[in-house]
Amino acid sequence: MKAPQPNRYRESWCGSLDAGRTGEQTRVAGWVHRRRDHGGLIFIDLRDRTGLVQLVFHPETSGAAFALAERLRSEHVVSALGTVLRREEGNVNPNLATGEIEVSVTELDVLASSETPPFPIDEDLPVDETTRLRYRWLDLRRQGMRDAMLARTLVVRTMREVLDGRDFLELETPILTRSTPEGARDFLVPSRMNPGSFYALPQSPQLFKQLFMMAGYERYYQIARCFRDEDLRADRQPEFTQLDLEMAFVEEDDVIAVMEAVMEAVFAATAFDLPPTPWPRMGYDEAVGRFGVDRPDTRFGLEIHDVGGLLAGSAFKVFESVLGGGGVVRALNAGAREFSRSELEGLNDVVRVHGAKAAAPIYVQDDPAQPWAGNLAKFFTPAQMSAVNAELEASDGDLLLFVADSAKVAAASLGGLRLHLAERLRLIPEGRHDPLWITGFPMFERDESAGPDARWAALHHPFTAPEGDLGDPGALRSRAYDLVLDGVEIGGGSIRIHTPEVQAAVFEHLGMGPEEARERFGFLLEALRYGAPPHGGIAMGVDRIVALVCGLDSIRDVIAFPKTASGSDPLTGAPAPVDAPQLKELALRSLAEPAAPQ
RNA sequence: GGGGGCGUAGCUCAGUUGGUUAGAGCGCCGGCCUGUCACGCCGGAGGUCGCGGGUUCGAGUCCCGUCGCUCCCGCCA
Repeated sequence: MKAPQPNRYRESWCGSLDAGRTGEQTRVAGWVHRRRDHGGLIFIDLRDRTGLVQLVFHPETSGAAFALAERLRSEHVVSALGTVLRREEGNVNPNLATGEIEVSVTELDVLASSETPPFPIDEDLPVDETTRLRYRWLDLRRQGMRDAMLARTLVVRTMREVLDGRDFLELETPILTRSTPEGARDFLVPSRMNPGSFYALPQSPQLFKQLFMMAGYERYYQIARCFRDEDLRADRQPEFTQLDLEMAFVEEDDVIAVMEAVMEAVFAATAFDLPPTPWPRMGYDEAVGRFGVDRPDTRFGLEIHDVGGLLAGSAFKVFESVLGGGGVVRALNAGAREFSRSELEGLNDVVRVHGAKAAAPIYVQDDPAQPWAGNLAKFFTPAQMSAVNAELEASDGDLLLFVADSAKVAAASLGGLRLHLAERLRLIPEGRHDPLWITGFPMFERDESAGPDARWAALHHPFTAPEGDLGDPGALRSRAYDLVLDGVEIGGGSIRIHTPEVQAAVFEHLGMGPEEARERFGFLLEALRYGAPPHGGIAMGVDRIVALVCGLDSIRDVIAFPKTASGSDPLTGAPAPVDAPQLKELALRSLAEPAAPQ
């Protein structure tokens, strides 16, 4: 950090002092991190944003400051004037960046005292998350949160630098906007001046950034706050931040190239080691087939294989009825693992979460006449078993796990099982990171269980450009792309529809008649009639990216003031009931009893 | 909406088969201490065992309900 502008409180950052400053008189300011009182000699570790420095108080040289130092406690705020002294041999602390020196204090100003903090600030041990959020300003003082906030700044700053260098305009879009159901539930804001009407908080700036393209601004980006009123997860908050960008006159490769440049710089800036660009791409079908999910973690094997064809016609009724009913039989090779009966039973629980009934285990043995051990072996011919062993590259002692179900359930189940096993067996190589673009998504999907006439739903969003025969929605692909890093979806985007005809056709497939389309998206359809350039863009999840580069599992740890899993904020008490007059002014009436205070 | 885990001192946790006065480390308070850096030594305070109900001679422990936190499924383009 640059040296601070000297003033009455501070001339130097704590963390900036080193042996080169020996003999200098300087002033530092910050919080009492730790105190070591030896009676006739007091040490204070003083902390500011840049780090720690040891202050030492001698009765002879410190005088009045020594007396003040005796009263210092954790988190008191002080400004100290003193001399930078090189520590004697043997007193050097190699664990401290400033451990070669200390500041011998001659003058001390106690600027503020502090109550005893409810949890330790001077160590980064786990503390109950509600308590941390209740006292978030103290939690943010701790090293882990400070590191995360610095990483966050670095990530966003780097994004801006790269995009500014490529002539992007940084433009804002409204927070109070119109509900445009794109999938997620909207947060609504009642309009006082229009009783009964509501604004919606944006789920993304999607339509506005497309309008920027139609306005001819060519290249737009924004560090955008987005809102979705859905249930929370470790990687999902009701409000989150994304790098949102859009470009005119581009195709997939153009957007991907820009984002690779941005992300390569972001990861370099945060010392997160990734393979060089261009990053690999994989089709959606392949990802779901081999890994069970559309955001595969490719850092380890345990790939999924379809073995239904190899096992068809067996005497095993379970598999036969699934295959006969249009389902699949898929398997993965867990390798040579000794699992106990109860451990294997535990694997069933893993797949049941995703709707499968069980993960059938088979142990491979080195016997051509009987390639599988166990009680399932009797249902299959040696040829079938050998063929499956070959498909899964299985050898003596390997554990094979089978799931027979609908394609969707089998993929999700084995995908989940794969991640479970990788974590449990520690299969993910330390320090390896795999970026991967996923392309070739289906344009639409529908709930097959709801019958053949079920309505189509957009897999991405309804403004994504389709590829293929518009008359055959089931076979249509979208020109969308997601960026996956280590099994985490960190961003996604697409080439957009830029003609009113195609947009109308897509709305129709979604069951939206011309009337409804005009009501909800009339301004977009109209804008498309006034010369819309081909365009596309992408949005990257800033919170997830920061969590990844910090090695954290929860985005709450990289958001300064996040919500709990129930969407509340223990710090402010939000959300909270409002007064009747406030409701009345908004022409609202509450049907719910306000939650009783705890 | 559903499933799992957790809730005991300010913090992190232990608490046996239901049994007498609920413990530890850290922190906090007081005293001592001139080279510590997780300072040390001596002493002390600190508890609605989340909340409510039930079973029992007796509940931190068992049962029911409820609240909160957390992870996951659904949901989230």
